[in-house]
Amino acid sequence: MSRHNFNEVEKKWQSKWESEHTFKVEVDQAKPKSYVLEMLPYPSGKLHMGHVRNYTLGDVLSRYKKQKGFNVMHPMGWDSFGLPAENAAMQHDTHPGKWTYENIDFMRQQIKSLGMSYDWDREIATCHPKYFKHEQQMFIDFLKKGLAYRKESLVNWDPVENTVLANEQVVDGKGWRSGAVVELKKLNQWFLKITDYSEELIAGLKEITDWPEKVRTMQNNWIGKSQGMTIVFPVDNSDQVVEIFTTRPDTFFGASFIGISPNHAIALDLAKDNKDLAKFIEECNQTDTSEEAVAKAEKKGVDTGLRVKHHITGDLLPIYVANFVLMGYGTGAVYGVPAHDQRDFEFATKYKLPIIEVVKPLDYKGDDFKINDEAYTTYESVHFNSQFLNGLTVVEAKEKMMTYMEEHKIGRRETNYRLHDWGVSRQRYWGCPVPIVYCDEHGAVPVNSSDLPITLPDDVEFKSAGNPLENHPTWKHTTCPTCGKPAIRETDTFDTFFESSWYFLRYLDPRNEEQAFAQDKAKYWMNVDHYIGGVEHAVMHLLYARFFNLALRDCGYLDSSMESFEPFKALLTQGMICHETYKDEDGNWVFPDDVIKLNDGTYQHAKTRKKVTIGRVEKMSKSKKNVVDPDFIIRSYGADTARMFVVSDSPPDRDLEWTESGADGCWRFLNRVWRMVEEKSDIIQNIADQDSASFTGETKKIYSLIHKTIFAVEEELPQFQYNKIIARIRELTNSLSSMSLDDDHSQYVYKFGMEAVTRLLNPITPHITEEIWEVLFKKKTQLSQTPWIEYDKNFLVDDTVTIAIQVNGKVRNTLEVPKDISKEDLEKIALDDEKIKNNIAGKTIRKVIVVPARIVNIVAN
RNA sequence: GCGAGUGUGGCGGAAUUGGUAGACGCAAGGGACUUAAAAUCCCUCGCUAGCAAUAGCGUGCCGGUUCGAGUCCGGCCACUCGCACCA
Repeated sequence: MSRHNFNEVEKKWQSKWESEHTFKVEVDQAKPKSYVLEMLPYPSGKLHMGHVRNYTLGDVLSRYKKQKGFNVMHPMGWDSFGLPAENAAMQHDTHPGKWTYENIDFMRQQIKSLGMSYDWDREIATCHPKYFKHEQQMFIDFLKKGLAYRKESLVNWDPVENTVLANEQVVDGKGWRSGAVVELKKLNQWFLKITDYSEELIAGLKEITDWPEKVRTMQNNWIGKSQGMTIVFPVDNSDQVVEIFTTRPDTFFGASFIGISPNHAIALDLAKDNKDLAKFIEECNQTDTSEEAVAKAEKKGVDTGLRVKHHITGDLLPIYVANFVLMGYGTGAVYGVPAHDQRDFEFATKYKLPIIEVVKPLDYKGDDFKINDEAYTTYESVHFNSQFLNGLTVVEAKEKMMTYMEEHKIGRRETNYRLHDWGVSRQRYWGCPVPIVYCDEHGAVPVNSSDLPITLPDDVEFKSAGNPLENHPTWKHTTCPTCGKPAIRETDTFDTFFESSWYFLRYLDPRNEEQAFAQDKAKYWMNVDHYIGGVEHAVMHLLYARFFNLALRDCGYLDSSMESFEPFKALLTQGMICHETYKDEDGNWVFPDDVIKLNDGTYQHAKTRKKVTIGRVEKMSKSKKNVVDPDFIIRSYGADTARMFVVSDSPPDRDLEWTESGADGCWRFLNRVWRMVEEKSDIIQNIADQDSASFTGETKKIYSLIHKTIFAVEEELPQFQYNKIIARIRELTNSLSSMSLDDDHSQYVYKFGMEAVTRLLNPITPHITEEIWEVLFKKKTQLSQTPWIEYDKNFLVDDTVTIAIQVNGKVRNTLEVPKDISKEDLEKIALDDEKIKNNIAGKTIRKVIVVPARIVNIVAN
C-alpha cells in the first residue's frame, strides 16, 4: 500500500493550477462576484505562522465560493514601504529596495508552496513606482479638493542622531539606539482631513453589520464624538481669555481650577519670562508623543499666577499648566472638577486645590456628600450644592446649564471629536515621496501630473545622521512647476498607512498605467465581501481605509452611484498564533526545535545539553524564540497538514496554540482519508448507484449523516467556523470507517460518503483531495473547477429525537421519542419511566415543564 | 492611565443562542497485530466516593434572576489587544 506522497503531489497540483490558470479572474457580468481579501503582508523576510493562518482562512472561503459559482477575486500583494527596510539597510549595509524585493521573491515562493488560490497576475508591490505614481496623484487631488493641508506639529526628535523617531523607537523616553533623551520638536507636516468625514465614518459603522461589534465600538470610541460646551473665561486683570471645552457643563459649580496644555499659546507666551514654567514645559516635552505616555505620567503642573473669575459664583480659579491636558483635543484647556474626575482629583490633591462635591448618588439623602480617596464619577447621579441645578439628574442638569450658559453668553454648545486629522509626513527615505515642490515665490506647489511618479534616488547614504533624502546632494533640487525657477522638493515621504488605504482598489485593475483603477471595474468588484486580518488593525488601518474610500468618491475616483462606500462589507479579525516558551538553566530563551524530551519526562537543549524548563504559552515572537518556521512545517508535513492545523483547533478570532502533536494529528487524519479510499478502490470503482429511498437501518443512518454533514459545512463554512467543519467531517469519517460494507447499499453509501469527505475537505486541503479525485475516483475535471456538492434535504431530519428528562433541573434519564410527539404524551412517557419513578418516589410533583423536542423538567419535593 | 476583548477537563475547543456541559482533536493509560519497532486498529479517560448501579461536585471568583444559567443581570480577579511615526 502506498502512502500519500505530499511533496510530489503538492508540487504537481500547484503547477497544474498555475499552468491551467485555474484561479485567474476577470470581470464577468453574468456571474455573481465575491471579493475575498486578506491583509497584505509587510515583506519582512520570511513568512510566519500568522500569515499561514490569515491566508488559509481566506483561501478556504475563496475556494468554496468559486465552487459555489461565484466569480471570485482573491489577490495578494506586498505592503513594501516602511521602517524595517531602512533598519536592515543600516545593519546589513544593503539597499532598502534590494532588501525588500529579495524578501518579496522569497516570501512569494513560500506562499505559493502553501497552494493558495491567488490570481498572481494581480500581484502588486506598494513600493513600485507604478503603484505609488497613482498615490501621488491622489494626494494632489486631495490637495485640490481641500482634503490635504500643511500645519505645524510635534515629532519625537533624537538630538544625537538628528532624526525623527517613531514611537516604537522611543524606549522610556530615550532614543532606542542613541539613548539620548527624546525632545519634542515642531515640524511643518502634511495632514489629511479625515475629520471632515467624522460624521460619515460614524454613520457608516451602522451599515457594516458583518463587522465584529468590538471593532465597531473601538472605532466609534476612537472618533469619540462628544457634545459639550466651550466656555470662555476672561483672565482676571487682563484682556486675554481662556477657552475651555467640557462635556460636563453640569459640574460647573464644582470647578476649582483651569488646566491648560504645556503647548497652549498662553503657556508658551508666559514661559518667555518665567524660567520655572519654561523648565516645566521642557520637562513635559521629554515624553514621547504617545497618548499613553501622557496618560501614565504622574500628574504635574505649574501655577501660572493667572486667575479667571467663575461666571456664576464669582470665585477666582487659578490657571495651571498641567501635563495631562492634551493640546490636540478640544481647546487644549479644561476646567478641573476634582470631586468628580479622577485625574483632576489627583492633581487637586497634589496642589491642595479645593474639592467641591456637586453630584451625589441617587439614593443619598443629605446635602453633606463627601468623597474620600477617589473621585465620584457615577453618571447616574443627582446634583446638589449647585444652585439652580439642585435635585436634577446629570442629564437634566447638563441641558439646563447649557441653555443657561448660552443665554448668559458664558459659552457656546459645541460638538467635539477625539479624532484628529491624519498626519502623513514622515522624515524617512523608504516611502512614497510627497509630490510637492517649494518655491520662494509660489510656496508649496504640487508637481505636474505629467511628471509623476516622483521616484526615490538609488544612491543614498544611511550611515550618516538625518533623512537620506534631505542629505542627497542633488535629488531635492528642481524647478518650480509654476514659474520654472529653481525650487526644492519636499523631502518627506508618506506614512505607509497611505499605501494600505487603497491597495484593495488597485488589485482590481493592477496594470492600469493611466489611472489608479478603472471606475467600472471598481463598480463591479467593490466592495470587499470578506476582509481578514489581525485585530491590531481594528482602529487605524481600517479607519484610514474607510476614510480613503469616501475621499476617493469625492475626488471622482469611485462612481458616486455605487450602493455603499464602506470598503469592507464583512470583517474577520483573527487571533494570534501562540506557542509554549522554553528557557534553559541560564535563563536564555530556547527555540522549540532545540528542545528534546528525555525519557524521565524532563527536557533538554539538543545542542548544549542544558536543562530546559517549559514556560507559558505566549504569542509567537522572535524575541522569545517560541516560533516555528512555516517552511519547516511544509517540508516535514506538507502544505495540506499545515493548512488544516491552522484552521482546525481554534475558532478563527481566538488565539491558536501551535503544537507539534496537533499537526501530527492532522497529518494522520489526511493519511487515513487517503487509505480509506485506496483500500476500498475496487468497491469505489465498481459499485453502481443505488436508490436512496430503499436504504434502511445503519445504512440509512449514515447516508443521512452524509447529507447532514454537507448541510452543516454549508452553514458553517461561510462563517469561518472551520474548526467545527473539521470536527463534522471527522465524525463522518469515523462513521464511514465503522461500516461493514456487506451489501450493495452500504458499499454505495461508503463510496458516496468518501466522495463527500473528499469534496468537503477540498477547500481546506486542496492538494490531497485533488489527487484522490483524479487518481482514486478517476475524475477528469479538477476538483477546484467542480461545482460544490449538494445535500438532499429529505435526509436532514430524523424521525425520532432524544430528550432529556430532568428532576428538579438535574438530568435523570434520556428517552428516544418520535419527533412530533404531543406534549401530553411526552409528559406521560416521562412520568412512566422507571428511573424517573425511582427518583421522584416519596416526593410530590409540583410542576411539570414540557418543551417539545427539547426537555422535560419535573419539579418535585 | 483611557478604550476594547477573552476566561469551559491534563490541553485546544463543542454546546441547536436559556434546555442532556465536555462533540471533534491532542495528551495519557490499557489491549490487539509484529521477532521487534514504526504505522494501524480497539477500549478507558471532568473531579470525588463506589466493584458497579449510582450519588455529590463542576464552565475564572462572589452574588442574583429562572422550573432550568457556560449562556441573562450586578460586583470582582487574571490575561490579551489598541492608544494616532511598528506594520
